[in-house]
Amino acid sequence: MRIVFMGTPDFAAASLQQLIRDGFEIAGVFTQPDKPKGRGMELSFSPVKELALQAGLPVYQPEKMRDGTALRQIQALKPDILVVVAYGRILPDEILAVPRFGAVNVHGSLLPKYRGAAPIQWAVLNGDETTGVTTMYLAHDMDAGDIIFKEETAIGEFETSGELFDRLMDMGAKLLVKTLRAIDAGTAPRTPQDHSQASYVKMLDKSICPICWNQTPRQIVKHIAGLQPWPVATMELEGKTFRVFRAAYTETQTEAAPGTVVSAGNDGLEIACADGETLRITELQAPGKKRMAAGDFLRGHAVKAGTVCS
RNA sequence: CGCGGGGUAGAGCAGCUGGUAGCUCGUCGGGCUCAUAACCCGGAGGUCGUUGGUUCAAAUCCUUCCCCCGCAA
Repeated sequence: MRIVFMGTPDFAAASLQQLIRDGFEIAGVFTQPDKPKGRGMELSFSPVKELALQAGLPVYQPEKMRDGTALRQIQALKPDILVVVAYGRILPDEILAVPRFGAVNVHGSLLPKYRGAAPIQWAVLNGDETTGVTTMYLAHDMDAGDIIFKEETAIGEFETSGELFDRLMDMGAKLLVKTLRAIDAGTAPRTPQDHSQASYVKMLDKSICPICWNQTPRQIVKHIAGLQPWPVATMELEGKTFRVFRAAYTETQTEAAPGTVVSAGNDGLEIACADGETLRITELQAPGKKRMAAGDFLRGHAVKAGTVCS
């Protein structure tokens, strides 16, 4: 089975890595064009490109999907199937129609829930107990194709999006292999999604970073975990914006209004939340500094109890 | 050359209109206490990221390089 792989970030690279390791025949790899990144704006390759080059696979980086170039490149590779994982481009129907088995995709949620750009992060942000990965056939509408396999997993109480991302990335890669083998063997199931149950999630941006102290400790913990490693939860304290990385539950009750600093010491910054409960911030980052334990920060910057943050 | 912040005792910071370094925590020793993450006394611990320069004298001014961080992508 000749495969053409299309993907860009780490999540996709994990699947490609698995396919290479398991000896699948990969005719070509498509990934997003190189872009300047990071400090200094140096040109960098996508994780998928790095891996493909290392494995000696031909790499294609068409700028546009709809000018015919990509279509011709794919036709020339004569694939039996297209494997698309977080490629970052919407593929025209003509391209999906090229391989005899069509195109399959790995998605980081239990579809039809969380179609769209940031399913893993939203599962954490919403405080879901479980999530998972789904493999499906690519259809015209985004993430709406027929489902092949799903695999579920529990989300840890303090698990960050980044940590969950890593786990789902591996689960997805293994599920992809299972999916391709089943398709090859003609035994792959094909279950249409229940579109009435579909939900969509938008990409994260910095506007949702600020912590709302008028929430329960658990909601805030999930907010902090869900926004890691990017874009990271924030809080305003004494006019400065701090990034918040970790928090712990307390058993304290307080009369103080939400957002009030109840105590500040070596084990962190305890702040009032909704319903008289409190949350202890244990790891943060001040502007211009690197992330550190809240207790470490407080050694150099005294914060008085009663200070109110927003 | 995309913009900006920073590298000072184990940790976090102050000092930076030049005169060989200070604070909080930790650590070690002693004291107090029924007791303590408390309190008191005392000690150890720093080539002030690196290179060169200016100066009688630099952590403090200028310069080289390295590393870290935020924005932007």
